[in-house]
Amino acid sequence: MRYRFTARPETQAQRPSAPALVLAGRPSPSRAVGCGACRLARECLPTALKGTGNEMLERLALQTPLLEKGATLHQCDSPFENLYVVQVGALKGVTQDHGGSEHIARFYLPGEIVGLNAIGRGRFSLNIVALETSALCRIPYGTLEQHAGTNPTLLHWLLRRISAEILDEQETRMAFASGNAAQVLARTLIDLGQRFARAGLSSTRLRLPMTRCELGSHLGLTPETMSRLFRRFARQRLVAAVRREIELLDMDGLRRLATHRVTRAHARHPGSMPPSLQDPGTTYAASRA
Amino acid sequence: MRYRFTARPETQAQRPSAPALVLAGRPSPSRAVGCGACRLARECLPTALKGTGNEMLERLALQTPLLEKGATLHQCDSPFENLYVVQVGALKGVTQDHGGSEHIARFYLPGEIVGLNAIGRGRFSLNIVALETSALCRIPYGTLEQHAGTNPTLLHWLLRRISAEILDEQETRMAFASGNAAQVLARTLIDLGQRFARAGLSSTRLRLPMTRCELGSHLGLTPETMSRLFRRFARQRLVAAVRREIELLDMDGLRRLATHRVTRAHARHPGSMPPSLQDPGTTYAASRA
DNA sequence: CGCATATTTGAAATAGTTCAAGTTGAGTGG
DNA sequence: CCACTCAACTTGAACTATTTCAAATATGCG
Repeated sequence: MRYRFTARPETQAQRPSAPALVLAGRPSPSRAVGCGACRLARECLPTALKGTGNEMLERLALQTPLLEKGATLHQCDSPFENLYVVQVGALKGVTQDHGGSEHIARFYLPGEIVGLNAIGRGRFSLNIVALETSALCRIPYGTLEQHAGTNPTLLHWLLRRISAEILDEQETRMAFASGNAAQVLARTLIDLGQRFARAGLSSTRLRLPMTRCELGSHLGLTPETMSRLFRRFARQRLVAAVRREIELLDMDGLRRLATHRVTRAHARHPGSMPPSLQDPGTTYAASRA
Repeated sequence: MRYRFTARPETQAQRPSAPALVLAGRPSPSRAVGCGACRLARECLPTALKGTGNEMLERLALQTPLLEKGATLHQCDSPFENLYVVQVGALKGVTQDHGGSEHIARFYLPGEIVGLNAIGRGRFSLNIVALETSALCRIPYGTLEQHAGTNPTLLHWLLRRISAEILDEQETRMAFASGNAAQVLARTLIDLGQRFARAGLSSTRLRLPMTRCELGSHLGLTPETMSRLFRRFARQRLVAAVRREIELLDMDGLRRLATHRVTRAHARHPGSMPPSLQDPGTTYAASRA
């Protein structure tokens, strides 16, 4: 039993995106999300649309059929007519660089909105594919814009929401553009935690909806590097991971790693990395039975 | 005289962002932008705000004093009250990762809008600094949002404009996240050309408003790497560059370089790079006098 | 002219990729 | 329940792009 905890995979089939991390001897602390997809869907909609200040948005939202894992919500260049709010599950936005190679532009987690980047062009610019069986609700965009014209609160919410998306993209980019692979991964894990937290789930115990490979594709790293980094993080007790169930054990450590500058490319002043952040490289064996 | 063309720096003092590339024997082809900053400012405003479909936006826009090179338009976290449209010049948006290191999140070129990413938080999230003396116009955001509530055309334009910004950020991120340094730089040069073109300037003859260092900071590359890449591109006749004046000589070559996948991290199928894209490494001496 | 900032260059170090096998785990059909 | 299969993940060794370090050289500006 590696990394001193056991996986109980049978608990996950029924709960697409519940934080069903099952570390040995550590039952999920507070939030026991003991519900199926149906109940979660009902609960998540208000969460996802919270902050509108009125119920206009909820009234505009329409239920859509469940999207099966692997199913495509929209192809790249298909006309944009609706925004979608993820209620349960997760999706990926994939570009197809001509040549067959694919690159994951972003993930859509519960509470997040698919399509905000399509308003400008009037077409989707990514293939949107479900990473797991997902429940979405649909908001006809034409109607939304119309209502925004007569409802200042809704307008204000919409503009803020779209703008926030710009900031998110920008921050994601910053997270990728500086530092080494370990820093990028640390930042990404923290970010994923925060995004789950926004949806009311735990920020430190996550069930990743994507494979390591997909995460790597998003980060611009190879699967091999992802694997090595996860192992290293586990050695350093920053993260415990069994397949897609991960727990962020040492948030301070992760944050230090995420922010401390290492290379000159990203810092004018050559800083020294505290020894605590260096890979011990020796504790691995000790950490096993 | 390296790279077989001469620089005439004296032509640039009066024209902050005009494409004043002066390669020997190659006068700027069409668009002779023979005007000072003043006239450019008058000409650029309509260009920058073109597409609103009505004159509401132009009426909302207020002139602001010239921003001197190096001057800060807004600090990070200062309250957001206005959008700014760049008319002449260029700015950079800088994050300050605690620790003194700085990272350039994005550049703002003529016609582009500063502050779209601040609507959501109500505060700027970057230090906005002029790269060169710049003329901006100011659009009070509260007023804009108010007018958007009563003017569907303006509303539509605003939403599309903000959404387009998301897409831009996303595409920029994609450009950085995959491929090697040469590809990232090639993509960036093409992108800069397109952005200048949007402002009515040449897409192949540019006067970069930023230093190599700053470009490197934006791309997550060291100045040394930038220097080597520019030299290599010049050897390969992809680009001619004298300091900040650059000409994209071989757009097809650049595009091929930008899109052809090289590494497996960013492509499932191991592709072979055509010989034409490989660095000859031998023609450098020949290309000099 | 002379400083300060940018840029260039080379050599050594290193992080991450590539290649080539494994290993593990979930799903399937007997 | 078992083997079989496929995909995801892991591991190691070689390779290479990029960073780092250390100077040297331009360039712009007062």
